[in-house]
Amino acid sequence: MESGWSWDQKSLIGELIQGMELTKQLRAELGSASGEESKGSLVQGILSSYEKALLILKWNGPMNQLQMVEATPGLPSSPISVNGSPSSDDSGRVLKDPQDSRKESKKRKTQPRWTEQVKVNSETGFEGPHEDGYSWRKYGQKDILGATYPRSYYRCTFRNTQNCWAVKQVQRSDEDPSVFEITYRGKHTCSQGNYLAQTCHSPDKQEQKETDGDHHELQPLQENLFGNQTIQNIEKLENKASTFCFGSSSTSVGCKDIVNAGFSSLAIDTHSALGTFPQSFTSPTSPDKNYFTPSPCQRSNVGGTHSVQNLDPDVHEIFSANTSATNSPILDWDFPFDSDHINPNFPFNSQGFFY
DNA sequence: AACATTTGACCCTC
DNA sequence: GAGGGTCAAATGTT
Repeated sequence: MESGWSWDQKSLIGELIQGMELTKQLRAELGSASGEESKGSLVQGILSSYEKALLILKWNGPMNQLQMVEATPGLPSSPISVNGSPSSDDSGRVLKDPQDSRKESKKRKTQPRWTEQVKVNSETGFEGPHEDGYSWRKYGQKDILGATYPRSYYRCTFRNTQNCWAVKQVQRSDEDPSVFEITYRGKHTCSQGNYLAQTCHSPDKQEQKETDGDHHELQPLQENLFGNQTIQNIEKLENKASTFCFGSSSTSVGCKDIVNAGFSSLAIDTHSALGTFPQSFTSPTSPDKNYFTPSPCQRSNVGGTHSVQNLDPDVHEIFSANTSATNSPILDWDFPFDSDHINPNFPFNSQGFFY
């Protein structure tokens, strides 16, 4: 691997490779089906685009700054606004409100923002992460002009206790109701954020923890990921989906039975797919608590097909984290990650990346 | 009692 | 004034 690649560039490459691999899998599946030639050509086009992107990256070599990564909807990619650079639409605001809370509110708006798109796959169940490992508390909901579904507002549960000002917005996509757009704003400064960063940012560490059967260190996180309400939600769903948790992580009590059953067993039954869920499951009023997503740590193994997409056109510095290993973009924010920390198994030089 | 959600009202920006 | 974001009282849940 060439030296001088920043870790975010490598992550970008990793995401591209991952996307390419997934596309290849799709092509293989399509190839086995009859009458899928046109789709196959589309997939080939996608693959070609991936290859070109990788070639361009390779050709340009290490860059000081990634200027732009335009995520293709539906394709695995993870461009995220980063470096703590605030979105221009939020920058330059003047704090003139006398009330502290309002000040904080505006201060928060100056923080970076990025959007994660989470897809609920009607065919195979849920895809991609939604649960990001943090505890959120809903503080508002608004009907958005031109949007079919309301937007929900969440803040970190530890805002008051730990002065953590991370917030997120969850809105169901009009175009594709199976997609939820989650806009994060602000960085977690709570202990939970620190904990997650420590436990999850190293794929090696994480893998070890998950494979050696010692869940003691992960337990608090897991308990956070699958809250009390989670279990009860499941019960309310009348056994519609008995193998997974819904989680807004709004509580901190575990869902140990399910967790201990192993992440790999958390597959979502097709029964649970959108459209067959009870109303409460697909309710737009609180979409993010009503479907399962793997935890940040899980994602490294699950390899969910989520995309993290910065939709703010004003943010030019975009980085792509290896979300399959690191999960929440929040964690990636000040990810203490350098070349020494890169998983040697990370396939930068595999799958024909460097031809 | 403690915590979460709901929802109308308020504030800010455009 | 419209729309988006947040607050906080009321209400629900555990």
